[in-house]
Amino acid sequence: MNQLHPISRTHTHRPKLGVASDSALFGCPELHGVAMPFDRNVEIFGEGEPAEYVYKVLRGTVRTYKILGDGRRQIISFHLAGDTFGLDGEDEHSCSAEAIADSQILVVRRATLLKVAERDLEVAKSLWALTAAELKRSQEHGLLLIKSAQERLVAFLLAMAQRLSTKNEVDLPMSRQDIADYLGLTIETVSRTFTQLADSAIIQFLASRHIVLRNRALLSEMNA
Amino acid sequence: MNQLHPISRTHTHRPKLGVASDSALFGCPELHGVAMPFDRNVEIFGEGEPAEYVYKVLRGTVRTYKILGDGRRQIISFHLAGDTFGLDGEDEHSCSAEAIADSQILVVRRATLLKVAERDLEVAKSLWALTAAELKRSQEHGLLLIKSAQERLVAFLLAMAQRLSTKNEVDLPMSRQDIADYLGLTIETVSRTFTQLADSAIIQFLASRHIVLRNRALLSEMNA
DNA sequence: CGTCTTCTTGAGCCACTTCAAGGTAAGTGG
DNA sequence: CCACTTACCTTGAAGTGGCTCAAGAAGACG
Repeated sequence: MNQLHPISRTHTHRPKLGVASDSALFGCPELHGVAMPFDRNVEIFGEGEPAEYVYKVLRGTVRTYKILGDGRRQIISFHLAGDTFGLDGEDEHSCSAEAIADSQILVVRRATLLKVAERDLEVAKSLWALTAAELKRSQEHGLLLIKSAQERLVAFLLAMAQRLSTKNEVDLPMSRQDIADYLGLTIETVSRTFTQLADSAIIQFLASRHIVLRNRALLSEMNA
Repeated sequence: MNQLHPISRTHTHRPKLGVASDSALFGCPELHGVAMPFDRNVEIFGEGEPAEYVYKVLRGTVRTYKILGDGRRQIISFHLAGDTFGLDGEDEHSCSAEAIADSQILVVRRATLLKVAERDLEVAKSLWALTAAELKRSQEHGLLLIKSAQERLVAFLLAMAQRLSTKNEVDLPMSRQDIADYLGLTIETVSRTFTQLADSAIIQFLASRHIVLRNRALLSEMNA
């Protein structure tokens, strides 16, 4: 945990529209973060805790979420390799974060970051840009939640395919329950809708989490 | 439109949690914005347009929204007197904005703001803080959309009451259709749910948009 | 091989939508 | 001031998409 970790860019698959560049942040040698391992289902931070660090996924996947009074869970977003997270909330986190799979996370002290940002304009811009990108993502997530189950799942599949694959093949890192909690559906509806798409030969299952997009044009059309 | 306009704070009713202070932005004499009138239902900016200005509501109300391919409209947020908007998207707007009622809007060139932010740390911080506040709001809006119709409407009522009234009385500036598009419901469901709440003596109608919160404790409880 | 987790499938139900009609309020011109 | 128009809101009846409850299948792992 005290070991310095060079920033690997080999695993970063950002969408073309993912404007926010964080190179000024984590690329700055002065901001030597520390790479930490987090096992599957281990909490990285909790809602309401002081926001002491900013994080970047080096390997693995992270979910950020909120829990409602009656126990329902809403997943805010999935963070893949290359993604930055932890910029929610000014001084305390507005959501919780957990590793979905065994992950390697780069950790940087927020206070250090802010100090550097006061001198370095590029760092300040990056911090703002990352927050703005997250806002855009959040608004698009909101749009998802007014669509039908099928539309939600199609949009989800296309987004995931764009983020973590160049081919028409996706290897989802998250469970059906995670997908359900992200899309505001039940696990049963997610499963059934997947089956429907497979029956229509629009997608094909190599394994329950390993999916081939057989008709991407049609999928995109369904995503209108 | 060329007339300088002093910033009125008398009409600003921000919630206690509305952290982002914009005094550094619009309070700065150097950033003399221009007050412009916008009539009801007039567009202020459209999705995809270059984000040339940043706006602040002096009087009236504004809705920001997105339109889906099939015509469905999702309202992203309502901006009341004192609220800032237009910070969506880096260089082009990710949503459209319209005045809900006849409004007075303070308009500041984004480029000017960015230039000042390069020298003035407080302005830079304010810009970031406003974006962060909008992110938080957007995430909470996402939470709304997984709840039941009654829960959504209750949450909406409480939020509006907190934002634009000190008493247990709210005068909603928006139509039922606006509320429906904000909450992801149909106008009929919104109307029926309002009627149910009134029948349960939890709220009372003085006029269709003028509502008394008769049992705020119960409302808060329903909002868990 | 057995156990635990994850995923799928079925049957019935319910909250919300859809479609349709009527009521209410505000504005406009005569 | 009143008839007419238009926008907004409410209510009813029927339909349905997704949820709930329940059971079993398919993987993952020791």
